[in-house]
Parts: sequence; structure tokens; C-alpha cells
Amino acid sequence: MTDVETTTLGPPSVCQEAGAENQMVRDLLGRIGDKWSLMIIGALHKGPLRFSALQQVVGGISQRMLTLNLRQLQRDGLLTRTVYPEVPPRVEYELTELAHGLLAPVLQLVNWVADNADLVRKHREIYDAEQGGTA
Amino acid sequence: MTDVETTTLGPPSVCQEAGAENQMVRDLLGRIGDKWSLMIIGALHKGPLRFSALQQVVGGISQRMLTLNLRQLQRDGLLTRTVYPEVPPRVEYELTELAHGLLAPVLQLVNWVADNADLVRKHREIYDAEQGGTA
DNA sequence: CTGTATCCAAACGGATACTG
DNA sequence: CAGTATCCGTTTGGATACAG
Repeated sequence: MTDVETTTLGPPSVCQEAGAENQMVRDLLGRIGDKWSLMIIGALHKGPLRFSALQQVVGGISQRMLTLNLRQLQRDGLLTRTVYPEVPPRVEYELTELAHGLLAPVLQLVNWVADNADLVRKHREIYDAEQGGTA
Repeated sequence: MTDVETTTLGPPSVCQEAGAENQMVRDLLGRIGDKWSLMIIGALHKGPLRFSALQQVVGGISQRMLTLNLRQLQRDGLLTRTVYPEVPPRVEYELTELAHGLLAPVLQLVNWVADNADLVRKHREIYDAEQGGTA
């Protein structure tokens, strides 16, 4: 057991305020916290990638969803879209400075999930077993 | 400039494996990265909260969604549900040890969103304006 | 207070076909 | 290559009513 008071996160941003400000936060969290958005941001952490490469790295995302998500992120100012006027069209996506502040937590989150996926799977089995045969 | 074409991700955990393992990661990311899950975890960072309190702190979530999300998180082993056999039923939810590793990135993420919500809103306005009047 | 169950509309999201 | 448009099944999620 440790502290039950102030934690390591100083900013009073996550307090129990429930105003219009919080509405925006909820909305944004729904967009950025989105499954695909997290993976896209994670995939671009090293540098720019083109459309097809992005689709491969993310894995399992349809063309449609990738396009839609990229547009949203671009609109939110989190990534730039650069079109190279070449014969075979080439488009590269890159994180903006704004997105870089987001990079650390997102990467940690993705890594945590990757590291603990198996453990979570175990917990699910236990939970499901308890619901079915015990209790 | 180094080679950046169709390369894979560097980090140990976010490999390019497109197998069942990565499928699980995507799935989990979709659940934990969920709008409500992030807010619930963020809301519980200080300590246990009961159902109604949780609903207030999160704000804007329906009873149904709160219940469903709590069950999911419980199933994943991220929080515990304690029922106090009192006359007016009281149920408290608390993060597990497992969830604590998730706490840092989630809190950072939520705080980033809260801090930059306004900036993102501005980017959206700019983007929308460009689509309508320029190009 | 803390849920569960049902109804139902809206959004999500894949598959496919087509374009520049 | 990098999209856009459409169809259409699946899922999400609020509202409401009811129960322990």
C-alpha cells in the first residue's frame, strides 16, 4: 500500500470536473484512444511511412479504415500528409511536433499491452471459469 | 537518412509479427484504449470508488456502458469488484496490481489530452477551413 | 444503490468496385 | 500506389423499465 493522496501526476487535469471542457476531453480520448489511432501513432514513431507501408505495419486494418483514421489524425494536427508528384503516386505520413508529446505515453501503453497480453488472457480464462463452473 | 521503406518496428515489444500474438495486442488495445476504459482507469488512480461515484467522476457515461466496461476490465484482471453485504448495497471497484503498470501511460495520455484539447480544436478549425476555402 | 434486460437508432468497419 | 464510393452486416450505446 502506498499513497492515497497526491500521486505522480501533478496537473489538475484529471479532476472530477464535469463541464464542457471534459466533454471535449472525452471526445478526444475516444478518437486518440482508438485502437487504430494508437497503432498508427505507434507505427510512425520512428519516422514517416507511406500509405501501403503503414497498412502493413499496423496489420489487419482495411484500406478504408486506414484512410479515415489518417484523415482524422491529420485534422487533429497530429500528423502531416505529404504527396510527392511522381508517376507512381507516393504519399508519406509523419507525426507532427504536437504528436510527439503523445508519443511517450502511447508507446508505453502499446508496449504494456504487448508485454502483458498473455497475462490478461490468463485472467480472462480464470474469470470465465469462475462464471461457468464455480461461484 | 537511413532506409525507411517497408521496414519493421524497432522496439522489442512492438514487433512486426502479424500472427495471433499481434491479433491479441490489437484486440486488447481496442479494449483498454477504449474511451471509457481509459477514463475509468484514470478515475480509479487514487483509490477505490463505488459505482455511482464512478459514474459521476467519469461523467457522461450511461449506467449500461459503465457496467459493461467494468465487467470487461474485471475480466481482464485490471480491477476488483468488492460487494459489501449491507442493507443499501455498496460495491467498490479498485485497480489491481496488474493495472498499476498501466496507470502511468494512461494517466499521461489522459493528461496530454486534457492539456492539448484546445490546441487540437484549433487545428481542426484550420483543417476544416482549408478544405472549404482553399485547395 | 447496483445492477440486468430489451428495444432500437447510429456508428463502425470489412468487402468490393472503381478512379486518377 | 493511393485513394474514394457504396453496400451491408456487426457492434455500440443511449433510453427505459424492471429487479435484488
